[in-house]
Amino acid sequence: MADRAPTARELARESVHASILAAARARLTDEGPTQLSLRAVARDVGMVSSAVYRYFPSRDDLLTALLIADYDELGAAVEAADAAAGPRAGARWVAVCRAIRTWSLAHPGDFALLFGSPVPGYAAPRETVEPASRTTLTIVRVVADAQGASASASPSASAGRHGSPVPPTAAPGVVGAAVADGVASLHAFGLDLPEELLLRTLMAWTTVFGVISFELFGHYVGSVSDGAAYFDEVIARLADDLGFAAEFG
Amino acid sequence: MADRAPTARELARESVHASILAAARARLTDEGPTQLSLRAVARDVGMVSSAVYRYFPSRDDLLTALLIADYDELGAAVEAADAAAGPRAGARWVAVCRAIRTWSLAHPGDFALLFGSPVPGYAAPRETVEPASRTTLTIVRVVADAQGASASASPSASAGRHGSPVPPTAAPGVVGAAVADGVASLHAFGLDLPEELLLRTLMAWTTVFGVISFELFGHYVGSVSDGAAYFDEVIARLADDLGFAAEFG
DNA sequence: TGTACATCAGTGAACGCGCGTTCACTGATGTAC
DNA sequence: TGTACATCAGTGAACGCGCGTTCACTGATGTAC
Repeated sequence: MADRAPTARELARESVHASILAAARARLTDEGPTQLSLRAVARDVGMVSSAVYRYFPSRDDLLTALLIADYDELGAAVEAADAAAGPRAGARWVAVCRAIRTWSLAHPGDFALLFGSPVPGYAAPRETVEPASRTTLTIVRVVADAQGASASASPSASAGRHGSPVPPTAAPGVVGAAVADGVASLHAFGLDLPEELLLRTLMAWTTVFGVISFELFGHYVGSVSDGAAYFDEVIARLADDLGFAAEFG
Repeated sequence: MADRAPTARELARESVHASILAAARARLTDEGPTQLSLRAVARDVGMVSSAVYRYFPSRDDLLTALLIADYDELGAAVEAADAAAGPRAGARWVAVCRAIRTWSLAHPGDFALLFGSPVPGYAAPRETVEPASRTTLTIVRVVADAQGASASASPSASAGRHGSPVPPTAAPGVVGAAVADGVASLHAFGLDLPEELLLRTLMAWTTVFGVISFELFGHYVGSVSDGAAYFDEVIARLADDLGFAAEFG
């Protein structure tokens, strides 16, 4: 039970494992997931292709490891940006969104793996769900905190449209059904949002990644001149729709 | 110069060309673009693989043909939905958005080609730009018409936030720079939108496809219980943000 | 209307490629006595 | 501390696969006289 000092073999194993992952990530980042081949990774790391099987039982397992590593890296970047942004929700929102975009532009192939078309023949296993939620939860926390702040600061006025009990256009009573799973998920994390705000948060989350996706995949050619400026404009309005004001540092 | 009656050869050629495209589309729809192989298409259509080269000089040209066919089919579906929705902008908006979702869910592989990760090694040529714009232009037209209607019906009140001259949060004067290309593009089509509304239209367009993308690619698992209901909630709020009310038929 | 030649759709074999994965092997590292 | 055996990382060859593309060919369709 006493954890013995790691043997040389164990140390070597860990280091080679890390090298393979690193080489795979480097390829993934500028090639995209469908192009990623075990053999190429083995070549990069200076081994024969069959040796990789000592570390990953199949290509799919390599992909899973990359998926988890990427979700974790993105999640960590987003959490760090949040933490560094100070207490004000508007500033945190901007920091978080910008961190997502910055990471994504720097890692287009990884972005394609996480948010692009599914890789043919590959289905992500359950283990990827939890790291994937780090980013999403950070967004939710910012929104929840913003709501808490504005609710305690000025109970009725200035809380935005979400202060009003009735949603603007939607058929009444249906929102909850559409996002029932989301409500349950939030509760599981000890969080809570009014249904209308939860819906708006899902929308904002989707829009942030949608904008990055369109930017990366070339759909804004001819429409958007300055991706960074446009992104800031977008997240300013998303904050607005969420009932608080974005603050750019 | 007189267009002679088409020869049997020409008729046959056209029909085989169409068969190949149809077979390719069938494969694309449920396999996705990276899986699409010339040889498989040839097999489906009952020819030897080299024969396909009489019709498409390379796999890339096949992809381009599919891209154009798909953009056109989506565009046509959207335009038809718009035309069938009557004159009211709120109803047209709902019809258009739902048509996009319906087509996308029915054609996941095609959706991945049009809006998913880029196909490795393939770059879409210019000819795809124009068919791609059919859908986008339809959206813009609905928004423009909605604005025209509300502007003439009730000049100052009830026009939504976009009636006010100053955008809510954004740094002043920067919007135009971010979407300058979009303004120019609109003018080229004889359309015009206030900058703020153009930005909101780009956002809404992005969100519609972002939502479908997240739904198709599995990112809503655990958050959204009913994709169709959620989509309707989303487009209701997008209409709201665009200054008019969605009308569900 | 009939013949001679040109065009072109489709065939079948072949090219070279890179892939994921398996397997028997070797040599180094670790363990038990 | 030294020896005998077990473990396991990495090798190299091989498997079967499907791919995009080329090329010389055949036979049918079209055209010019």
